[in-house]
Amino acid sequence: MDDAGPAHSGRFTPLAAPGGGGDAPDLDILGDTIGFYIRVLDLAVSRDLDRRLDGLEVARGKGKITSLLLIDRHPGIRPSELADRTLKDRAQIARIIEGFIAHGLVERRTADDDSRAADLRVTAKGAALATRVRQTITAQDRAFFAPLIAGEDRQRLIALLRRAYLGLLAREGGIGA
Amino acid sequence: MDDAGPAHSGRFTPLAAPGGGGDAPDLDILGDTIGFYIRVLDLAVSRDLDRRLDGLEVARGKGKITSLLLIDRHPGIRPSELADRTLKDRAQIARIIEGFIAHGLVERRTADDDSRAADLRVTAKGAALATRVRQTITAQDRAFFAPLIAGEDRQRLIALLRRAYLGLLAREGGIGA
DNA sequence: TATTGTTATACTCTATAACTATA
DNA sequence: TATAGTTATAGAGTATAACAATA
Repeated sequence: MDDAGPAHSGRFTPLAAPGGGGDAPDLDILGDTIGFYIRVLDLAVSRDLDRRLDGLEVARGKGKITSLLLIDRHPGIRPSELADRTLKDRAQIARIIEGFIAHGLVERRTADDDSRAADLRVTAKGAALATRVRQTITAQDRAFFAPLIAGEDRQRLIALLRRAYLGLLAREGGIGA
Repeated sequence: MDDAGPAHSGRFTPLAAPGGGGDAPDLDILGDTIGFYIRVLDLAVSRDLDRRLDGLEVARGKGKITSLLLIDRHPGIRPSELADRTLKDRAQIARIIEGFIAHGLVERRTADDDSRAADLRVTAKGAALATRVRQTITAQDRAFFAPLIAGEDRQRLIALLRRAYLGLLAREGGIGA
């Protein structure tokens, strides 16, 4: 409160250096919650991903990507299963699939064992796109987070996030048990 | 592949128990990326938060919450500074502020030292709401994540996320450093 | 000429309800 | 009656461009 000249506007106490001693002053607002960081990081990483996927036919919006990759990885997957995995509702999934089909990325048939259910699989075009998307995302994720967290810490972060995600699926989707 | 009867649809390999040995089979899709978990967790935690904030005047959508809390915590903050902190653009911030003012939560004056700039502060009503929102969010975050990650692991996760967030602010906003 | 803030537009995501067809 | 999928609507977030006022 006495030195450390203002770096940006002079109105905020400057943030402490990440490696430094004290906490960042502004984080007392919601800094003891996981959700706060999740929300801000999601905004930043998804925005950056949108840019790097630009022109790839599933570009705008992060919502469709996981669905395409899941269909690619699990031929015959059903819409309701997609909804479970992605934590979206069936209505959303239906429109996403409609978009995939309109772009010639996915095919839909009636399931053999249940006339109500649909059977989804990627086309050759969809498979090619899925491969490119997967490569792009993997590269983007590394490039985006590398300057922020690296080495062992990166692995620890992934492990912790994965545990939370798995707990979430078990709780919300009833998958796996 | 031989036992572990299908719990949901029978089409997926069941997920491994979070504490168990192997990785969850489906996570090889994007499981080595931080962004994948961030995106899914954000969807789930924000959806849950929306429900718990229902009726609180900033209910729908997570976008306004941090802005209100920042104005509450930093009287006199300017829109451009809000944009930096929340990683949103100025146009968005302008509409959010407009909404706050329309609801009598925030007041806006012209800044003393710069006629272009605005000077934001919460009203008594806005301050009261900010307090309630902060309490609600803190409680929600604990309730939501407690079953998923607890104790030391929770603290480690927060520390890692915070480090990434601070790095992000330094990189994108030009704040601090 | 650059910056602060605003307005306007278009697209995407999300929630919700209602509907069909099958089981 | 319950489930799988679809359709439709409304509200909210985001990106982008264009603009006025001031520095």
